[in-house]
Amino acid sequence: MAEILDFKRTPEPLWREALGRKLRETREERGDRLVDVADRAGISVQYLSEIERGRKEPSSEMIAAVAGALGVDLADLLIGIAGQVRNLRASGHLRTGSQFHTSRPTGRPSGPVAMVGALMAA
Amino acid sequence: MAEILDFKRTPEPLWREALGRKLRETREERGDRLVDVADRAGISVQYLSEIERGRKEPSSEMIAAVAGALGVDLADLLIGIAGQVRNLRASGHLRTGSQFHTSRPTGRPSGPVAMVGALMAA
DNA sequence: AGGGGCGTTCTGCTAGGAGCAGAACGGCAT
DNA sequence: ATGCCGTTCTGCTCCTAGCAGAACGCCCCT
Repeated sequence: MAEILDFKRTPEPLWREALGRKLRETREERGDRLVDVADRAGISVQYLSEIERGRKEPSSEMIAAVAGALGVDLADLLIGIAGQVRNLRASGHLRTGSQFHTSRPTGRPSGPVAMVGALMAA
Repeated sequence: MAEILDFKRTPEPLWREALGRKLRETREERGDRLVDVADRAGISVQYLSEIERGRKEPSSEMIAAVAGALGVDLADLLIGIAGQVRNLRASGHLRTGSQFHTSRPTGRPSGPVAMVGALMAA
């Protein structure tokens, strides 16, 4: 029965999740630590950690700051994130690492149950 | 003299601006009105308008809802946005339409003046 | 001229989350 | 044991996401 009410499902990976994954990947490729990037970007280390794990929704300015601190420009970053999206979707959307919290910040849950229109559009 | 203190400059287009531009472009290509997309996405029309103009910072769920309502998937959207970014940067970052408010929502202006680290990293 | 569709913008409002500091915890080395 | 690194918890403030309602400007009708 549960699946009838199972309209909480997020079939696609979320923006912030793919973003976080890509940021972490980029940082690790560079061999930087959280504190390195956080300092250069001028943000706190806990917050950067949360961004990388897809738990917080960073503002555009934050994204620019972190991208800058990583030495990548926004356009390239976005391409990389697009790759992440496909790849998260392909792998069932929660693999690679080990976490599984199905995402958290709903933002303001007042408005859109979303996707309902998407189905009609498809 | 002014240019010495001109460290408020955003050399790169911001994420939300490129996102908004691409969303509008996609909607117009489809011949949809704001209200059409807003209804399908389950969000208010004024808010969608603000998103498209790069004035508000939509959550990941919002982005997914709007993208869904436009019939595009996140990965493709991101590629398109990457294009917008390059294009905005190339054209001086404020052309095409006619608006010119140099962006607004600073988010929480407590932390990062940003970019300072980016320069060091470059 | 009047009206109607479309987008923008203003006011006002609530609730929730961005973003920080401080500290404590669990690996994984050494 | 000690130290580095990332994670996570608590707690806090201020901001803004996101809505409703309405008014305004435009352009196209006729």
